[in-house]
Amino acid sequence: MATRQVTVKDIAGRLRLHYTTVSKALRDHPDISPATKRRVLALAEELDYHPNSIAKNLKNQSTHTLGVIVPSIKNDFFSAVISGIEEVAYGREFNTVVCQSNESAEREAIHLRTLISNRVAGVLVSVAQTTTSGSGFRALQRQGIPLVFFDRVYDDIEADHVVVDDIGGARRVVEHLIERGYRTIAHAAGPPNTSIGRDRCRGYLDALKAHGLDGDEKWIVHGGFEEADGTAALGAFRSRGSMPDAIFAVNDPVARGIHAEVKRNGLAIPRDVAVAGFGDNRLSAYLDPPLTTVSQSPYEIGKTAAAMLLRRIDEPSHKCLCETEVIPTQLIVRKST
Amino acid sequence: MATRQVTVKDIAGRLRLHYTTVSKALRDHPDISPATKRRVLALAEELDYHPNSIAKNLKNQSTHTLGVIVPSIKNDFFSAVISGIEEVAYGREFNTVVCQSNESAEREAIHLRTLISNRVAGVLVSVAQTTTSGSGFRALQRQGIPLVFFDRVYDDIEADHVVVDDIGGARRVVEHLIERGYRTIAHAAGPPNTSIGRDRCRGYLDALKAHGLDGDEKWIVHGGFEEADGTAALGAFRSRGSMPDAIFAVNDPVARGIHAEVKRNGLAIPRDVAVAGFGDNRLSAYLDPPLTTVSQSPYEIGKTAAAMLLRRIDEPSHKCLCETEVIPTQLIVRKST
DNA sequence: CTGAAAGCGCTAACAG
DNA sequence: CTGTTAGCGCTTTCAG
Repeated sequence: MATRQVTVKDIAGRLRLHYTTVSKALRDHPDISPATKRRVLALAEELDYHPNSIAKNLKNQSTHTLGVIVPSIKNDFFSAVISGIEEVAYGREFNTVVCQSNESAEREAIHLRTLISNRVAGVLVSVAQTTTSGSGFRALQRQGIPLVFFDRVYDDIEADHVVVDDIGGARRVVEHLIERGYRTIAHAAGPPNTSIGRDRCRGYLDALKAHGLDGDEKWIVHGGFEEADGTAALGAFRSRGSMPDAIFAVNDPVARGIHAEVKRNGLAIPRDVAVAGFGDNRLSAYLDPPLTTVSQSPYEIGKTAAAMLLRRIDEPSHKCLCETEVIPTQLIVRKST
Repeated sequence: MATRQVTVKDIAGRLRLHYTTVSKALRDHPDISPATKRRVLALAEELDYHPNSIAKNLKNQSTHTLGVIVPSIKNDFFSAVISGIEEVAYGREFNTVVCQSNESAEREAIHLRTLISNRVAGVLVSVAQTTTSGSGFRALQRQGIPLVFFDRVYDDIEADHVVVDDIGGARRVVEHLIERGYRTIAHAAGPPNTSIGRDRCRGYLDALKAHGLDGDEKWIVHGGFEEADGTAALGAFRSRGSMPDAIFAVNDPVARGIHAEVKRNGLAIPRDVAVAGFGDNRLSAYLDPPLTTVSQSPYEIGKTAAAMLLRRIDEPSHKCLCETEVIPTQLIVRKST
């Protein structure tokens, strides 16, 4: 079993060649005669040779690996983004290592450190909810490792971004609520330290303002990104006295929490309260009534982000003329509004 | 930016120490005096030193990395398994690299190769649907890299397994159908070259037999694991003349395809046809009517599989006294039956 | 076309 | 306690 793994030297020895010759032959270097190449290749196959990329990477001072950090892969959105990233990476013969932060800033930092230690060629991050310091990202950049943020951005860092049009998407869905005739529109907002939390709230306020409805602070509740936060948000609205006509939630899970809690309170959707989300999770189409939401093409986001990162890797020259790609969103109207 | 990364030598130079001394200091080796350690640590911090794990791995001839290959991470089941794996790996300071085969045997083989080349410490695989050769797995084992299969097993390979009790779970759900009074029970089966396809079919047949119902070949249709396969299966049953009372699908997506198609045909669930699945996907609870299914604790599977693998890594001695862990399943009765 | 020598960054064994 | 030497497997440069 643990028979030492085959190296270029082993195959060189058998062939009475120098091991550098073998190394060149394996990489199809023009120096080497076709005949030798054939012999080398044949023996490599026979001996079950597998090149050691660790040694190769050490020598070359580079890896063909991209690091990806997401809050959680069990989340339609992120897993679709990852697929997009992998698709692009795969086409360029890059590997991908996926890490989950579980929304913990600490784990995120640890992952960042091991990615640095493993000298990945570049990193894609969607920031954890609890991250309040950019030092891990800065460390990455000090090592000259390109960084691209997607979806959840850390603002104080100069880096490329790929985001969805959160403001526009939020504005659009709130306008839709207004058009439908709802007037008291509440917002179950995300954590204010996240870009998407802030931007979606901004879009909400913009829409109200544009239509002459004033955004009353009382109709905004800040929470996290989970179903439980939706449940809590509804409780908060109820405790503030009267219920709103409609609630726009920062994302689909929160909307789902509200959706369930509204029904649990014996109210009808959308008759008593309309509910809208953001993100178009798979599940949302299956709720009863199905959820009105905003679709953000996650697969596109992943492909775009990976492409940006690879561009940086290819041309490390460009100083930070950071770019931001905004992926458009699409309103998906269903029965909940 | 691309200022060469800091190495032990750099910090040794500044401190007028030998670089091996620094290396030891950094790893808190007992040889080194506390005073020196402090100086080294302080300067390492100041210079923003990050150990190069590539070099370390090359030297040590080992990595702290586990490879995981799954068909697709955008699948509740697999993403939960991965979380379980990561949890255990993380606790032992192992990294995890996740690869998706997209059900393609070819991609699976490529991933296997790069995992070998990267000298991962061990590999966890859930086999792609189209895999018909075990040569990639055998190559892995020839390199002395421990392998654990979970959920979808490749039979011809001697390796540890973690599977759910597919036969028992299938038998249980079919018995439930029988108890409910259904008599003509069809099975939308999986590909016969997959272990879960075969085992769930076996459980189905066992249950029928135990209750004196004969398994008529006509009520079994083989297909894949996707929603579309469910749609197709229903078409097949209809074309065979009369409809069954109840259909047990190899997994939840297939059940969902059937569920939707039944409703599209204007039939009522469960009045006209009962539908049951396997896997307890998140979505299944949200269908109308919600789907009766079998829960297989994916998080447990992941933890168990990772623990088995780590045990192999710790003690490479054990020749292949391969073990199989069977994780119990649980019947989840909902309104669709 | 093939061979020799050097070195990537780190660790382990041994000497001082 | 600190330094020396050697080497992990590979690639690169320069000679033959």
